[in-house]
Amino acid sequence: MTEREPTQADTVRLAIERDIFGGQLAPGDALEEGRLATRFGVSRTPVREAITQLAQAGLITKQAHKRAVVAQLDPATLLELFEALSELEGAAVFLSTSRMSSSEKSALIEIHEAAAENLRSEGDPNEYADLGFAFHQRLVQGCHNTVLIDTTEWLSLRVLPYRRFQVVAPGRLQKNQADHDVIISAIFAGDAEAARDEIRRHTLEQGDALMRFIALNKTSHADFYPSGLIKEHQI
Amino acid sequence: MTEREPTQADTVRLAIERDIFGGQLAPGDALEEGRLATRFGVSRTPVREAITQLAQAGLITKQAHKRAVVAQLDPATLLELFEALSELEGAAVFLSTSRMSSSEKSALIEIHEAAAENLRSEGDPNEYADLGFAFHQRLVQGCHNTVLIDTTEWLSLRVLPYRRFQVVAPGRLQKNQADHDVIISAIFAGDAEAARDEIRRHTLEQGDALMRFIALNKTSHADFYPSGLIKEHQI
DNA sequence: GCGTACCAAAGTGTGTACACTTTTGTCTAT
DNA sequence: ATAGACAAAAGTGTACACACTTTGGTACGC
Repeated sequence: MTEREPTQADTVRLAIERDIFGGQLAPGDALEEGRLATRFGVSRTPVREAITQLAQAGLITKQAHKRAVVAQLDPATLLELFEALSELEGAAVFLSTSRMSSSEKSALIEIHEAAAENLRSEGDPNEYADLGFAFHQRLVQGCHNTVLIDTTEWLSLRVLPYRRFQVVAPGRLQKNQADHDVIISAIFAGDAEAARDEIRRHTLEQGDALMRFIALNKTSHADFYPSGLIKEHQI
Repeated sequence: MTEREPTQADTVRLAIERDIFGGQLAPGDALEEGRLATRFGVSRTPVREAITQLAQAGLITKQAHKRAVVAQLDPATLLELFEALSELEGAAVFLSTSRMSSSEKSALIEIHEAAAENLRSEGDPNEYADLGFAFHQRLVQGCHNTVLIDTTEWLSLRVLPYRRFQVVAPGRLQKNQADHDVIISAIFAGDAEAARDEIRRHTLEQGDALMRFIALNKTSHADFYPSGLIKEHQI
């Protein structure tokens, strides 16, 4: 699905995505075509297309004749997602170890050090989260298999609204950074199997941490929601 | 994307899928909305929706203002697909080894033996291909991780129109069956790592065989196409 | 003869109208 | 008072119309 000139349907889709990731649209919220149409100043047709695409991407769920709803990931599915993601990232990193160019490696280190600096200076944890995301992304992209990259990023996207949670747990950031350190070492040592195992464990652990957190704050779903939570628990 | 009552868009989508898998629509063929609409006796709107969904699924490609085209997998992408697929199946089987119920295991063996019987009696190779597909599917489903299952099946779908190629290479069927045998043994022995490695190698090899075949018949793309080929080379 | 600009035909993107389904609120009977 | 049925409202699915973009071909200039 390549598009050079953004059509209105694309614009709407991107706007909805932003709303979902940004927290304006919480999981479980209903998307009514008519409202969205008037809100974006277009007709229902492009809105419909956008919704179809988002549904296919798994970001929203849709049943015939019923309102589209922002995808709601129950803990079980979330765990499955992280399990699958850890395997995919593991596979990608396994390949990346032997396939990354030196410039790709240095770009990775650059991100890693920026993250370290952010941690040292106690900078914005949201920025740290972004750097962490970029780290994983670069790592995966190093495998040079676009199918594997796209598939992995597709799953990442689905957990993205929840992933920032990791910043809330005290000490997790340091642990995260240490994990990344080990992964980088394995890659530079050329030990593909070790790199695979490390990131697999690392990503699984991220998922576990998130699950534990959710288990502790077991109230209404709205409380799980990223933006609200970050504001509430932010450092 | 769950739908209980099939809407017209769904009907059209399924019909197009069938045409793609069946060979009536070859990779590279253009899908013109108007024609499809009249052909299925509906308006362009549901056709459009179907195309959008198929594009998102990767079965067809679409650019703004241009005609939708049945996805054309060049050899490089095909290789990437098999590489990614082998890793995914490997991950799934790794988990399946410890997670499959005994009834799931016996169902797997049943398929495996039906395939063996088909081979012994020199039955329909298309039926053998179907059994092989079912074998992989059951194997993956044993991991009980719906995300991983869906993702793997999603990729399988994309190579499905090409996968039947394996039947054309002489001796491949026996090799395939032997591979499956080894995989089953590993699973019953509880050796998850071995099972993972075996199916990974097995799926990669399938891809390689396909690539070699394509390299040998390097003519127009139409010649690559399953239905035509099977008819031409079928046993 | 070759390249370029232009024009017509084909095809896609979007707006709008309407039928059909779901949902919600009310009214009746127990 | 509660449960069930019914009707109005809301919302989705589809048809159709039209504008805009792409495409392919033709005529013109060099």
